[in-house]
Amino acid sequence: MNTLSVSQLASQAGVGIDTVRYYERAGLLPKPPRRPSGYRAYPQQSVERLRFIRRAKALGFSLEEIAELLALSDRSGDAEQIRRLAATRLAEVERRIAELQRVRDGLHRLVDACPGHDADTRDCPILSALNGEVTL
Amino acid sequence: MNTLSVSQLASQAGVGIDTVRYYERAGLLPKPPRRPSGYRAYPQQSVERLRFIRRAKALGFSLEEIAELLALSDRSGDAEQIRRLAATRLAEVERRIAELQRVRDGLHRLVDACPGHDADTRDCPILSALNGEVTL
DNA sequence: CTAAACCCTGGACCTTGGTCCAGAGTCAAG
DNA sequence: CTTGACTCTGGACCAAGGTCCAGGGTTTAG
Repeated sequence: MNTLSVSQLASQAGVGIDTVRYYERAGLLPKPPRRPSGYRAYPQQSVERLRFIRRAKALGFSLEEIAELLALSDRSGDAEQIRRLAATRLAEVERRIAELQRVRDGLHRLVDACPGHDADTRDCPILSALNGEVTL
Repeated sequence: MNTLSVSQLASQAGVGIDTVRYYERAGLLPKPPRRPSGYRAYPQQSVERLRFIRRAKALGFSLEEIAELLALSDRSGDAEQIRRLAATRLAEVERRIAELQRVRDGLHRLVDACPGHDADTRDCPILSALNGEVTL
C-alpha cells in the first residue's frame, strides 16, 4: 500500500504520533481518509506537509501563522500575502533580538562589576543594582 | 499605620494584587503578619522586595532563579554565587540571541527573495524554501 | 447605620505546543 | 488462534506566570 499509517508518517517526518494528530485537530494537516477500521491512511504528500511545518516552526512561525501560510499556499493566489507574513515575523524577531541585547548588556555590566569571591553579599554590586541603590 | 495592605503594596510596586499573593505562594515574598481580621499587613520593605523582583524579571531571570537570588541576598554569604547565577543567565541570553540571529537571517533571505506582487503563490520562493525545494 | 470598597481562601482558567492515558478495537506474524 | 504491536477517541496534564471568580467577612466614609 502506498499510504502511510500515522506512525509511519510521524517517523518519516520526524515528529511524534501525538503531534500528527494534534496538528490535524489544529487544522494544519487535512483530515486524511480512513481505512474501514477507522485507521488514518495518509498520502505520501503528508510527509512534505509536515516537513513544511517543521521548517516554518524553525523560523519562529507560530502554528497559527503556519496554518495561514498553508492556507495561502493551498489557494494559489498572490504571493504578496506570504511576503507580508514573513516580513511581520522578521520584524518581530528583530524586535526580540534588540530587547535581548539590552538584557545582555545589563547582565554584562552586573557580572563585570561583581568582584566574585572576596565580597560579601551585603555589598555585592549585583544585588545593589537589583535593589535600585545604584544604576550600573 | 505604617504597614501596607495588599492593594497598597501592589500599586506601589506596580504589580497586580493577585501577583503579590502569587509571589507569596511561590516563596518569593515572605508571609506577612496579619491583622486580627486576617488581612495581610506588609512592612514598607516589601515594596523594595517587589521592585527587586521586577528588575530581576526584566533581566530574564525566572521566578525560581529570583527566589534563589533573594535567598542568597537574605543570607549574606559569598557574592560569588550571585555572580554565577548572573553569568549563567548571561550565557543563556547570548545563546538565545545567536539563535534568533540565525532565524532572522533565514527570514531575511526569504523576504528578499520574494518578488511581492506580480508573483503567484505557485512560484513564491518563500513557499519553495519552506517546501525544501530550494535552499536559500 | 449603611453602602461601597476592600480583603480572605481555594480553586478554576488562560496561553502554546504538545504529551500521556485508559479502554476498546484492529492487524500481522507465527 | 493467540500474542503483541498498532490504532482509535476524548480528555487530562505539563510548563510559567499569572488572572479571575464565588462566596463570604471587614473596614471606612458619609
